[in-house]
Amino acid sequence: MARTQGSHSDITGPRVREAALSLFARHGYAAVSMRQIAAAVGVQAGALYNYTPDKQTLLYELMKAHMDELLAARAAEPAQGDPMAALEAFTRFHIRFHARRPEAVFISYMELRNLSPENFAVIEGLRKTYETQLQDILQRGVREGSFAVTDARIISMALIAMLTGVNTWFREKGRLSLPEVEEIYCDMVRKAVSA
Amino acid sequence: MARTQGSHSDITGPRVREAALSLFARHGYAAVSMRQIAAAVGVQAGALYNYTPDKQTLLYELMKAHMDELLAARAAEPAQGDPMAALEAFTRFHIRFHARRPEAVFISYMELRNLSPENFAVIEGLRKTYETQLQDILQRGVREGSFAVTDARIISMALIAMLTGVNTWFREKGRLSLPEVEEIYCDMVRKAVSA
DNA sequence: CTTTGATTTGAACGTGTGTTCAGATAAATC
DNA sequence: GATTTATCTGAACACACGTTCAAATCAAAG
Repeated sequence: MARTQGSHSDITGPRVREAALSLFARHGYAAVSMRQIAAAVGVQAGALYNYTPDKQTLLYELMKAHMDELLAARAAEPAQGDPMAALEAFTRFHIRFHARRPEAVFISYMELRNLSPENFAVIEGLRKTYETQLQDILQRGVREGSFAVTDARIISMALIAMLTGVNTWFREKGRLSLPEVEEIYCDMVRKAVSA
Repeated sequence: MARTQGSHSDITGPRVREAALSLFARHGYAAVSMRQIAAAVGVQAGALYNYTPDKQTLLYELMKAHMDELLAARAAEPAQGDPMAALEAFTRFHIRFHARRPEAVFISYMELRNLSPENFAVIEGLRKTYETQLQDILQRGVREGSFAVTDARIISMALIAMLTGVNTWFREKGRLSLPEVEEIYCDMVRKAVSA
């Protein structure tokens, strides 16, 4: 039994996923071939099949890992009593988490249509779980009288679209730092839900 | 000189564009073959080349037509003196225009990366032209003291992301009518730029 | 140093790709 | 009804696709 620890697999496996993530993000799932991914890793196309049963599963597992990370990171955040504090915490968390992994974020909502129906259902379920958390904050704020929100479901979709939109223009070494961006968006979110 | 008017071309041409629009929107540019488009039109693949020099140009012209329509429709809207009235008019226009052509909207920002560099530059320029109109409204509002906006550029991106996000969930025969949706978003936009 | 088995190669499989083009088809003009 | 010509077919081109697999490679275990 040779090579049970520190084998090439421990190196190549992650590199395959990194290459796929980067190439899928840049050119799109359908436009990237297994041979291109293999070339980026420095390996022949056949070798990829030691790390994924097929191209579809490779895409799915990238998206699944991203959503799991998102939900785990969110669950690790300290809970806030005050709805407004919770809303601000959600806003900052969302911007920060998404700004740090633009490729995974991009893939996770651009490539939804390239998932098989079963895989799509799983990812969509995780996405819904996340979005519901914002919706719950809004509903609690309405119940407690601190938010003036007519339709929590719509407003939560609007806010998430606005927040995720940061990724279309934010660059690590751009004019604004991440904390500055968070501040601007927190202001807007707070005003949008206030009376 | 036969068939100069009312020829098959007048029928087939639009049908090719419609089929391409629909298929690109549903499956993505890279995942749709010329043979699939031809089949949707009820024609052989070779016949498509009477209507487009190649697949890339077909995509480009769909996006170009959409952006031209957008700018023309926007230009046809009555100008508003008051910045807040202008902002509300922009909001309603954006939601209404985009909700009516979900496929073209979807393509026009999902398939940007599949444009050749030259074609991309053109579409990106048109997009910028449109976005600048919102930015100008915000800046005017700041100058005149009616908006409390620290960074008009960022806020305009945030608002456009929020408004375009309507297309991810809005359905013609859903719970909310378009005017109701406009109202909800107008409220939020107004509050977001107010002190 | 030999054995062992995980890892990779390189070629092959069948299928599909965008595009071209000679020839068939058919509708409007004369 | 003959002519003209825009339109379409159907086959072909060269190439790329995802995937498979026997054979080669190579690092660790004995």
